[in-house]
Amino acid sequence: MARAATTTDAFNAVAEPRRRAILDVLARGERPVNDLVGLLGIAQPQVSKHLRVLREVGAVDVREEGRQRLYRLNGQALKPIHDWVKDYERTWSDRFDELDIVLEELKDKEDEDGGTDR
Amino acid sequence: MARAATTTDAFNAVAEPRRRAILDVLARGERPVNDLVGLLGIAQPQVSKHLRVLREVGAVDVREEGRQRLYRLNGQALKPIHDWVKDYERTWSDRFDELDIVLEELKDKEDEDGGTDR
DNA sequence: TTGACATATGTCGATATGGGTATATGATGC
DNA sequence: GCATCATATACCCATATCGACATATGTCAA
Repeated sequence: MARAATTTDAFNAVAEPRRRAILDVLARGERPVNDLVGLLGIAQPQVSKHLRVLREVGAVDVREEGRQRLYRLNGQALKPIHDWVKDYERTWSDRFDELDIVLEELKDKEDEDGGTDR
Repeated sequence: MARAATTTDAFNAVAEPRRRAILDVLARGERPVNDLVGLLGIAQPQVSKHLRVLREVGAVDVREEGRQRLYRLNGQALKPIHDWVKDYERTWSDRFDELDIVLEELKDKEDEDGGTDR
């Protein structure tokens, strides 16, 4: 098996920095493809392809208007990423230091009397 | 050019679900490789490879102890992901609905009088 | 209808991936 | 030294990627 398709996940889709850049632009409002080409300095075909990936994972929606296609952010699709990563915030935030100590102690106690595995 | 290496980024490293699973286990404490093999049901060589990727992006640290290598989470490395994605929280959180409306109105106003592009 | 514009799709090439399996390295205990 | 345990690395394969470029589709205007 090879690496998972970029369209598998929001995680995979967003691993590409240019796709994050596209989302960052769209976060400030709906845009036609050509705006993204100009703003980001990426060739039009690649922008279209990146948008396709983002569409497939649900991170953007399209709306047709004349010959343009207006892309709009759908942040919902990024929620799984936020949900996953937010639990790690404690590891770099001082605010959680004391809580960490308490939890460490609890864990050690569990390991002592409960420990079936390991 | 091909897809960016998994070791380029925390974003790329974490796109692989098994690597997230490994981090989730390590989040609860230091573990030797074999624990991960048992807990996650992944073959030992793949676990070692995933750990290598996580090491290269700084998401885990190793400590040698006898014939074991104890891996420990370094959540710091995930901060860029959190920093990026947290700005999108507003798009799905009700708490920001009112703020969104205000900002939308502000943006519309800007577009009306400022609009140089488009 | 023709031509210009906006966007999407196809093809090619180089590359890194992840799983599987085999094997190397390295520490421990006898 | 030798067998064993713990981990890392090497190799093979099938596959999807991204960039570049060419081209198809579709809309508007004259």
